[in-house]
Amino acid sequence: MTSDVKTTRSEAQLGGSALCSASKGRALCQASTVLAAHATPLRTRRGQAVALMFEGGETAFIVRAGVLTLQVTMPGTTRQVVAMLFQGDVLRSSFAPPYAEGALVSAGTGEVWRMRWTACAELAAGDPAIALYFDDALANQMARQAIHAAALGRFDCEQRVATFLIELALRTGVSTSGGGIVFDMPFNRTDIADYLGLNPDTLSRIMSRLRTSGLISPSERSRAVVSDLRALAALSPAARSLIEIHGDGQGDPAACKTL
Amino acid sequence: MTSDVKTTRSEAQLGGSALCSASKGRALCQASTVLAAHATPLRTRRGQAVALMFEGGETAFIVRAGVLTLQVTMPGTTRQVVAMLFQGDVLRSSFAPPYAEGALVSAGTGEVWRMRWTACAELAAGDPAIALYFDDALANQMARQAIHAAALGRFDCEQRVATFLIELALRTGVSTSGGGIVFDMPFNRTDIADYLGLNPDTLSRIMSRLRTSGLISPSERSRAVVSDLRALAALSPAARSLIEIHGDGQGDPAACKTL
DNA sequence: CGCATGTTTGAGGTGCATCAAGGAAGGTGG
DNA sequence: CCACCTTCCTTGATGCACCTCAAACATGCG
Repeated sequence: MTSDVKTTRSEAQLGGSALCSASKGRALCQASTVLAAHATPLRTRRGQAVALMFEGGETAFIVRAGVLTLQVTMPGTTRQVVAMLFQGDVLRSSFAPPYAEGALVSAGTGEVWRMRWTACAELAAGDPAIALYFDDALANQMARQAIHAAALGRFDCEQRVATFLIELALRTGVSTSGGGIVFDMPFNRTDIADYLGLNPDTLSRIMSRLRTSGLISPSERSRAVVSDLRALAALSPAARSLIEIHGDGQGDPAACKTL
Repeated sequence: MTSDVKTTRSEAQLGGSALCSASKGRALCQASTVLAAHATPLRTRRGQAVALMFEGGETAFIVRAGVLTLQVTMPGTTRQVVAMLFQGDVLRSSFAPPYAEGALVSAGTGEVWRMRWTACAELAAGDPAIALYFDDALANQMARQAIHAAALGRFDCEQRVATFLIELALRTGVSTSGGGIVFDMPFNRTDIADYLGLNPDTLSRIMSRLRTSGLISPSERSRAVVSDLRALAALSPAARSLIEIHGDGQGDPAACKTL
């Protein structure tokens, strides 16, 4: 069983989709067979919105693959992408504030498990491994929310962009032969800007600047290449935190070795 | 039992310290006697930092009275107050991101229950009421984090200040005879600025503007008076969300009646 | 009183948003 | 195959919201 897990994990890495931290990954594995039996798997595509409420009740979602975003639009303002959700992350309907046009949107292709919240709570009550999985997933998400808040409140635009690129690179990147990191970019310019609290035009300018200074490589649409992670990390005050949270020694080895 | 809870709640209101939502309040009441037996109560004072780690292990905190803040300082940046924690809120050490100088600081006088996280998890595993309490507290906090992110990312400075004042007024305010709302202001100018991602000077200017336009009243230090909540709510895109989350029909009646 | 701490307010600078024009990539129909 | 459209990205010019700095003003305390 344990060796099974390890195999799965390294396969996932080779495939370019890093799993969560070791402890989290293990808890998820124990929990996943039980959860799978009670959840409805949903396949999602780029831009697809997943209804937060299901059958009129509180609903729980578990991200299985891909990247999803939780977005919120307060009346009279533009959209804010509140969080990026990766594999293993958990979302309850009530995480979206009321009267705020909350939406769960798939960034690229992905898979989500959906179940009633009450069913989720019962499973957690009956199985400590599941409860632990949920608790740890939420703690991890809370810490990421804290980083995001610090970025929105205190980082200048370049720092924000660097932070975002590092986050995606650590989570979904694979190292290239040239020492860089490649990853799918499931967001368009506007999505990123809404995540970072920036203007799309400003974002574009910063990306150009990073490109000319060689930190990222010009790349085809929907694919990004970080050519100098170390230099990028030097730009982001949150770099060490992100490496600890996302990389955690489990991500692509090159990504961590570089630093 | 139910009437007991009600009595306690209205007493707390008269005392100026609103409890959480009805369901949360009830779950907390059932859970509190059990939790109390396993937690160490800490009395905190203005500006006091509470160590996030206790005996070297993951720790859980439950806010019993007062307001606390979770703050984060990423290397090379200024402090960001990531969240305000009110009565009933729950915090785990791991909610603070690593390498970010996380700190739990009491804003005014308060009380916190502290216990080992493992003990907390065991109690939740053994008692569905406690598990429900934790789950709901965290869901509520997540929703507030979403609002905070939207404010930091998308509100202009006046909207942020209005949002902050409404949040505190709904949580800790008592209505005055003049139709206003009074509440303790346990934060100084810098604290508020760091919560809202603003410059203290800018904040001061906005407060002056709100004062001259009559939305808030000049008041002695460490006490604030919102004289026109409706007008303040009109300034904040998050007003309705906050009323639903914080006021919830349970706060000061005047506060909700006004809207 | 004199000092420490915190707030207000003015003058000036800047980082980012806004607006607008142009370009690249992909899709569609002739 | 090319013209044409749509969508998305880039980049320049300009202005404003907010930051920064500094001086004056309160407030509390030994």
